[in-house]
Amino acid sequence: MRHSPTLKKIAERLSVSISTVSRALKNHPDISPETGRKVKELAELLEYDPNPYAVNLRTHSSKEFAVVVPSLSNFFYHSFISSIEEEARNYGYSVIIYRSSNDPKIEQEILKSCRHKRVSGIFIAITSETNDIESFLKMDVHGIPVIFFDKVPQYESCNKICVGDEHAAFLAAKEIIKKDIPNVLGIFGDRNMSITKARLEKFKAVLQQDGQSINLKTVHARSSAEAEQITLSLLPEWIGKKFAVFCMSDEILAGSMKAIQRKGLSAPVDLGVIAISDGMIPLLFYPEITYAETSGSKLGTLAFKRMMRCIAGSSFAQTIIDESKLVAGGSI
Amino acid sequence: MRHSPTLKKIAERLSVSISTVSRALKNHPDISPETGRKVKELAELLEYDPNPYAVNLRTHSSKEFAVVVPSLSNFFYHSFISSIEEEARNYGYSVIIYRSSNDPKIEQEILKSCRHKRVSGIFIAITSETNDIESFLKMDVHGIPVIFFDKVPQYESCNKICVGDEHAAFLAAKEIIKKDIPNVLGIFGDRNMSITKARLEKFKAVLQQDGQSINLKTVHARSSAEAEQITLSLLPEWIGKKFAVFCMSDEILAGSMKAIQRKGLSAPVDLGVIAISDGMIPLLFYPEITYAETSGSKLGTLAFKRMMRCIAGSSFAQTIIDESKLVAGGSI
DNA sequence: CTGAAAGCGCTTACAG
DNA sequence: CTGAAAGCGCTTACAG
Repeated sequence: MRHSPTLKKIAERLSVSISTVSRALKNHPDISPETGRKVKELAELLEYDPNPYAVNLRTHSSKEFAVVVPSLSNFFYHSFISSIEEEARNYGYSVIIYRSSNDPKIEQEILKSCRHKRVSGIFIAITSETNDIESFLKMDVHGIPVIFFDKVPQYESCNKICVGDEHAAFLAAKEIIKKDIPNVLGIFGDRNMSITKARLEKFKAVLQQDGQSINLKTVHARSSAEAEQITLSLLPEWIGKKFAVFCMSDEILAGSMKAIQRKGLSAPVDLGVIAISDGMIPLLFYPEITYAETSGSKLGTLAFKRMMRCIAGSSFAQTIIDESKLVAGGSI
Repeated sequence: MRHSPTLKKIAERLSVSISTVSRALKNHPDISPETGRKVKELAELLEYDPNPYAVNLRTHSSKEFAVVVPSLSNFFYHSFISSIEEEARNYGYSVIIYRSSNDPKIEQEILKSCRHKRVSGIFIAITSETNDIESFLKMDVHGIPVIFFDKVPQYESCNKICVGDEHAAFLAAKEIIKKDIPNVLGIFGDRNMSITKARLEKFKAVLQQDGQSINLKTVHARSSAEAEQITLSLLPEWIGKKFAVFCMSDEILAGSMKAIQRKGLSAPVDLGVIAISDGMIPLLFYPEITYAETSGSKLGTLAFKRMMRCIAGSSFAQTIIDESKLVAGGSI
C-alpha cells in the first residue's frame, strides 16, 4: 500500500517546517509569496490532500453533512438529496446518505455514527415509528444542527421543513371544482399519519366550501395493494356517473390506477384522476396524471439554507412549509 | 459542545493507565478479569465509543464500505444497496452511499474522497461516460478493493458482478416462443451500451434458433420519451396481428407502455408485453407485466462475498454473472 | 516571515 | 498483568 503524501514529506523536500507548509497551503497571510508558491507547487505535483482523519481529530469539524431517509427508492427523496448535494458542493461540504429502512433502531445507530463522526449537520426524515425525539435534540448539545424534513416530529421547537400538505390538497380540490365534477372518491393513506390528516381535512374543507354540491366519499388505505382493493370494490357504484378519483400519494395512486385499468376504465373519459405526487408515477400513464407536486428539490434548497443559518449560529427553531404547484396531465 | 468520553477520562476515574483501558475494552488477554470488568462497566455507563478519527489515524482502517451509483431513484440500485447494508452490518462494517449523477468528474471526486477516507472497499456502478479506468485500478495500490457491479468497465482483470443480460434475454425470448406468438417488436436501448448488445444478440439468437418462423423487428431508443415515440409510430402496422412487444429495460418499458395505453390497447388481449426489469414498474399496470428479473439484492449478496474475499487477501480478479428469473404477470 | 512544540484520541511494541 | 512512550497527520498559540 503506497502512502499518500503528508505535510511532513513536503516539508522535508522543501527544507522548511511542517508548520510553514500547513500555513502556506491555507494561504496564511504570514507566509511569504515565494514560499507559498513553492509549497503549493509541490503539493499540486504530489497530489497532496490533507488526511481528513487528522484534520478532524485536530479541529473537530468534518465538513460533511448527513442525510438520513427511511428509503431510497423514492423520487421525492432522490430529488431532495440531489439538491442538498448541489448546494453542499458549492460550500465545500460533502454529503453522506444514510438509509434507516424505516427502523428506529437503525436510525439511532446512524445518529450515533453521525455524532462520532462529528458531521457538520444532519438532514433527516424520521421513520414512522420514531418516538424518541430526545436523542435528536441532544445532537444540539454536541453542536450538530438537525433539520427535519418531510417526515417530521410533532415536537414544536426544532427545525422542520415540510411539504405544504394543505396547499397541495387545496390545489387538487380546486382543480376538481374547476372541472365541474359532481362526484369525488378521495383515497387517503393511513389515518394515523399526520400528512393524511392534513391533506384530508383541507381537501374536505375546500370541497365543502367552494363546491357545495359536490358529493364526496373518502376512504383510507394503508398500502398500495389495499388502495387497489378498495378502489376495485368501490368503482362499480360510480361507473356511469361523472366522477373523479383523488389519490393523496404516489403509493395510493399506484394501487388505484391498477384497479382503474383492471376495470377497463380510462381517464379522462370514464373518470377523472388527480393526485398529490412527487412527479414520477404520474408520468408512466397515458394520459399523464394531473397532480399537485410536492417538490423534493425545492424542499432541499430550503432545508440547506436553514442549515447554513444554524451553522452560522442561529439557534432559532423554525418550521418552513413549502408550497405546492399543480402539474396538469390530461387525466381530469 | 459537550465532550464525548475518552479513554483518558475513563483511565483517570479508575486510576489506571490509558493503555490498560484500551486493552480492557478490546478484551486483550493480558488484562485481569477484575480490571476488565471495571473498565467495561464504566465505559458502558459513560456511553464510551472510540473516536473513529483517532482510530483511523492510528490504524489506517475505517470499517466502512462505499457504494457509488449513478442514480438513487432506481429500484435495482436500491435493492442492491439494501443487501450490501445488511451484510455489512453483520460484519461490523457501515456503508456510505455516494451518487455520481452519472458524471465522471463527480465520480472522480468521490473516488478521491474514498481514498482519503481509506474506506475498506468500494462497490461501484460506473457512469456511462467513464473512460479512465486507471484511477480505479490505482485504488488497489492503496489497498482498497474495488468491486464493479451492474455498469462495469470493459477492462478484463478487475472484479465485476453483472446481471445476466444474456440469460434474461434468453428467458424473455423463450417465453415468447412458448406463448406461440408469431410477431415480435423488440425495443432496445442505446446501441452503444454493452447491455444493449448483450441483450439484443441473445434475444435475436434464441428467436432465430428456437422460433424460426417468428417475425422479429428490433428498434433502439435512447430514452423513455424516445421509446414512446417509436412505439407509437410502429404500433399501427402491428394492430390486428398476433404480436408481442419486448422492452429490454424499465426505462424502455415505461415509454412503450405509455404508447400502448395511448393507442387504447391492452395486454394480453390486443398484444403481449414482456420486459427485462428490476421489478418495480411492471407492478404498476394491470395486468402486471411479465418480466425477466434482474435482482439487485442477489447481486448485492454476490458482490459482498467477493469483497470479503478481496479483503481477506484474494487478488484474483473475477467476473460473476447473476442468473435471471422469469416473473409471470399477465401481460403475455 | 518561520519554526518548535503541544495536543487532538487512539493503538501497540517494549519494558518491567 | 500494567504502564510509559512513540506516533498516526494535522493545526495553531507562542516565541523569535
